[in-house]
Amino acid sequence: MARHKEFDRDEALHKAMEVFWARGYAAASIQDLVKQMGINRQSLYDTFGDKHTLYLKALDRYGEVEGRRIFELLEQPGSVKKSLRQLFDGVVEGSLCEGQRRGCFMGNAMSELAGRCKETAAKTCSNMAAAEGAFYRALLRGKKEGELKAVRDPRAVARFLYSSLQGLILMAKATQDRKTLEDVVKVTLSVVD
Amino acid sequence: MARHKEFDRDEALHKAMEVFWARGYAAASIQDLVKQMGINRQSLYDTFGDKHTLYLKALDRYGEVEGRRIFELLEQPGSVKKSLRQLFDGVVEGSLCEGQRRGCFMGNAMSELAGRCKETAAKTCSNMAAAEGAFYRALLRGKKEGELKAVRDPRAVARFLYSSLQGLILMAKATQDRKTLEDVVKVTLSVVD
DNA sequence: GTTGTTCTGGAACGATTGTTCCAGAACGGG
DNA sequence: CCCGTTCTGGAACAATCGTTCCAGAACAAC
Repeated sequence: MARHKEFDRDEALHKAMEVFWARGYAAASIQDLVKQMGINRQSLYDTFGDKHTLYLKALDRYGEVEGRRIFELLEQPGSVKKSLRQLFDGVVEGSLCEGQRRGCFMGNAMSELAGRCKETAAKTCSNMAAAEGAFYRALLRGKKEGELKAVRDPRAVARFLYSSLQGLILMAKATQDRKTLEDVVKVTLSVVD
Repeated sequence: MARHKEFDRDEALHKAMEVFWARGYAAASIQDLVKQMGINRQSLYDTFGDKHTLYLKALDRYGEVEGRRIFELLEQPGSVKKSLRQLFDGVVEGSLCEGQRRGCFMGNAMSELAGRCKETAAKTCSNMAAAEGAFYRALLRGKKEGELKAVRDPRAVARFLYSSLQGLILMAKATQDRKTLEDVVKVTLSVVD
């Protein structure tokens, strides 16, 4: 006895994610969101709640998508070093060609809101833990397979890798100089050499 | 034949810096600025121009203050390792006690605006170069004095240190777990060991 | 004291903010 | 068909946004 939804909820949320990702929380207006999501203003409020709630849902969505990407990249069989190299090189490459450098939505959220908004802090923190976990498992596998014998404290190195990745992504927002970014990657990866 | 300024220009700019630092560009309103700076609305516009111009001036100001701090810390005679340890430990310590974690204004500016605003990109980039230079000179000194014989490419390591510092500061916004942050510092500094 | 400049507080500007209300069209199940 | 739900576009809301205008007070040089 009810009418069906005309729009795809997931697709709309994905669009919202891209808006918040590119513009941040404060600079993204409901107007922008309505236009980019391609749905009605009222539908937005009915389906996703207010702006802040929508933002948190978009952040969740990003965590799932990006988490899966990192997971798959690090879980692929073969050299762990090669996987890490792939991950970091991808950031350098991406930030050089991408027209509007959006960085990492999680990193952006930490920078803009995590200091003042507990929910954002919690979400970014748990995403950090998830990524750290992926790094950790990859390092353990590398140790077991004899590739990373030099790694003494895999938990610490995993945390370091996440922090370095965020630092690199941040730098890539300011500079487009390839050599600078490659230098950072080179030294970072030397830790697992 | 003119009336003197009633307020201290530098002091007002310093206050503006703190507002933008804590809240970011978009979330800081002129209202906030007027109140915190303790000057009149009109005086703000007459003295500093519009919001965007004021933001860039505040960013410059931060660059000077923070640049001098890092410069002095790294230029002090004695062990370079100890100076680096001091710098990174200071971040960990600071982010644990500081009530409202503001992070680094430069990092915040990169995250929020550098991808879309050329002036912000230029300013954050040149600040990055300055900090990188301070790291570079310290590393060179360490090599000359025999403390850092293992450092092969000081330019690359300097860039790495800046990126790592930003990554650490970013993580400190999301988590308050001391062990996590100390792990990052430990592995980071192992590069210059 | 007069004159000229610049300060100050407050009102006012139009635009945009996030959010809600409304009327009607579109659809599914009885 | 009809009833009930939910879609849609647009108007409307009060609040706040960045910015400008204005009238008068405060001061410096003459």
